[in-house]
Amino acid sequence: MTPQDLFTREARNLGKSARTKARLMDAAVSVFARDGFEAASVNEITRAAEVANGTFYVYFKDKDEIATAVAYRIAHDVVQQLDDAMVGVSDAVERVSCATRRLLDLATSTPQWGQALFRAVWIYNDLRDSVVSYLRADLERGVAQGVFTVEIDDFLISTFSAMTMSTLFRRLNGEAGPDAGSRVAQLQLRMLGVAPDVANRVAFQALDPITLTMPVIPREMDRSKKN
Amino acid sequence: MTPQDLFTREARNLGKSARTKARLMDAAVSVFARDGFEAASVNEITRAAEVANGTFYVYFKDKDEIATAVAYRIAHDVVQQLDDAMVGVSDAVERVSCATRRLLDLATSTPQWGQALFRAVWIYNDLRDSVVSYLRADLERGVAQGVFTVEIDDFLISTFSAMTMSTLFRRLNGEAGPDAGSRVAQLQLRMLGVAPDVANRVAFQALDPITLTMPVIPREMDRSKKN
DNA sequence: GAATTTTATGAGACATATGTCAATTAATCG
DNA sequence: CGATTAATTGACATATGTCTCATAAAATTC
Repeated sequence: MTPQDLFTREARNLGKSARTKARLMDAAVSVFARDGFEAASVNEITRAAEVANGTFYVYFKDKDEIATAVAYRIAHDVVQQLDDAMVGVSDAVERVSCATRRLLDLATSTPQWGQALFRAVWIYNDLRDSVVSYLRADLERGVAQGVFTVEIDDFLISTFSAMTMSTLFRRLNGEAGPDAGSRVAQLQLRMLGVAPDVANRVAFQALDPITLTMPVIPREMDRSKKN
Repeated sequence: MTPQDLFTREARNLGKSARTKARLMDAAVSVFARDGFEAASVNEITRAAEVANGTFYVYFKDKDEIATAVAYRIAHDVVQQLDDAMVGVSDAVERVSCATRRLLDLATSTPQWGQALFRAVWIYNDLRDSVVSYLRADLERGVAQGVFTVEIDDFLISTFSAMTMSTLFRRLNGEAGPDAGSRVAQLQLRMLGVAPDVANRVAFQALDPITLTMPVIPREMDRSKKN
């Protein structure tokens, strides 16, 4: 079990059934990250989980079902983390910049999950909406504070998150360095109407070194007794 | 033969071999557009081309080879078109805005090819470089003219083109309307440091209604005689 | 129009994937 | 322990796909 096997860790004290399911989900994360959703096969997942092919179908109807389960879970955890990391920040410019930078840090610190997150967001539209759910509020706050001079609508939000996501992608591929988060945040702020010098200062200011990890909150994923 | 079957049209007067190859390439374009590179199968392509399965392997080693052939060709044509549509525009702000808007118009006007372009650029990195090759020059021109106030490097260019590409994607999926080109151009110009009112004016100003199409320039794709 | 070369065909060997199920093994409990 | 339930297994039927090759059809040449 590698350090990334977070579902498994979480299920350590649960029933056997829950542990097997967790193994499958961890395996799915790494296979999806490696091969992508499309190319991944159930066989690969069971092989990675060191489980027989048939076992998979005890827990999931098909590839899509496990993909959804994993994807939503990751999204949930990420949103949770970002939210937590941002309590007390009230300035909209800071919040927006912070969110982008933290997301990139988080996804980069556990690349396996970062990859999975990226692919998941790419495939499931509503999942993307959930990951950027906090964004609209912060953007509107900025408009209210008079620091953003754009109209906040779906188009803007999509474009904004595309910038973040493409940076995430390049970061995970080694095409962008550690300052990628600050750089894209800077460009985003400029786009929103923040004065260049302010954008520069805020995007590159040091962040509290909060440790973000994939938290893995135990939830109703057991079926250990009954069912 | 649908109006999109441009390879076939181009090969109309060439040898049988060239025509068959062209049929396969047109079929590949539409299958890739429909199913994506991954999900597409050689069988689907030969079916769409109304050709026996074995015929495929006379012309291409495998799926990847035809994908590459098609992708590079599309990119070449697109770059060509954009270049042509931009002679005489010397203002960097206009050039940058224009290029984005024209690219989106072009890709949207022949969605089949637009889809293929998008997927191709997504898969083949160097192809993306070729599509945005003109971009760096225009951006640097803008810096020289004093209208752009960002550092032009790979990161900026990648982010910039990610904005365009994500818009293209949403446009093809009906998530963005006809003004998407202008809107993203506006955001890009703001990001680059153009004053909001100027960005707004240039991005939304009427474009010469040049008709852009996939031109299909005959090239060394025959093997009709010898070889 | 017969001979020769080029092009196209589709059956089939092989590979890999999915999803089911009867049989086996492991865990639990009185 | 022995019985009962839970969990796992892997062979199997089915499907889809890749690529080869012997042969047929079409085009070209003389």
